[in-house]
Amino acid sequence: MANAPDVVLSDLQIALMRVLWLRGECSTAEVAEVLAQERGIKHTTVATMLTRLEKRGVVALRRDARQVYYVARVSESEVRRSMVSELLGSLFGGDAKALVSHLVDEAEIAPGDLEKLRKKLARGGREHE
Amino acid sequence: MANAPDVVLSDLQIALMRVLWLRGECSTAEVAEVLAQERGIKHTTVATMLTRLEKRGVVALRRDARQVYYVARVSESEVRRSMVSELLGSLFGGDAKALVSHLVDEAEIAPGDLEKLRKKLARGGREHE
DNA sequence: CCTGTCGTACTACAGTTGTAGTAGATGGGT
DNA sequence: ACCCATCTACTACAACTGTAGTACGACAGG
Repeated sequence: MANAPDVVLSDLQIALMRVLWLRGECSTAEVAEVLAQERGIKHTTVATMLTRLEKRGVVALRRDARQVYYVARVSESEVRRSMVSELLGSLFGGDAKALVSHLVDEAEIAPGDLEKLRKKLARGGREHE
Repeated sequence: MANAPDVVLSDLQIALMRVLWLRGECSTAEVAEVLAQERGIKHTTVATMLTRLEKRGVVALRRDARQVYYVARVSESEVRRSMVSELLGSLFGGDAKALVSHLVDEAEIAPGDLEKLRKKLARGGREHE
């Protein structure tokens, strides 16, 4: 499936997508309302962005009556995958360990979280061995 | 120090910076040569990019004789910090654990690397407790 | 039936990025 | 003293992003 090779989105675009990811199909108005709340963005701006995302194939639209409804065509996971691997490639030489080290060093990971993390890692490790 | 609040760079920009990070001060020609090799980019393009980065304050220039030499003004760590935290904020709800989980799930972290990672985590954990 | 409201579509515009050509300055070799 | 090789600076341009106004079509209420 070569359908989502490079789904790299801007911050704002991700914010739009998150509405669709959380709520599923939404009217423009619905997305616009959230974004207006969150960032004070005008609904015409949101409409424009959604149109462009549709053109890019990132979302799909459905027309019903007068309104347009949008659904995500790429999942959050897919976006995470491409964006993380992009970051990994450009800034960490593709070395995921380096990224985790960074997180630890920068205290992005709180001490209390280390436990859960270890469990998660242990699970992953077991699955692989 | 509010000098590097948002050092978010594109892939190409990072590639340029990496030359400066690795080699220290470089002439345009030196950077251009690397980029030409790596990506077949013309040296005028590199010159343009460097000029813009200088305008943004990301690199500093020094003129000597006819040539311009550039030095990074932001470290790789700083860029990593802002870009990781940007990604974390927009795609992982600021939850670094989620990012690490993602890495494990996507097998970005090879089984063999888990050991080193655990050690690193253990060290981080001890420092905090 | 007429009009206002609602929502979409189209247009606009500045800023950034990637890409590169061209021109102008300068120093080195003959 | 001159010309060529360099190297920089300026200009260009298309695509994408963020931002939003305006115009247009249609439905609902009177």
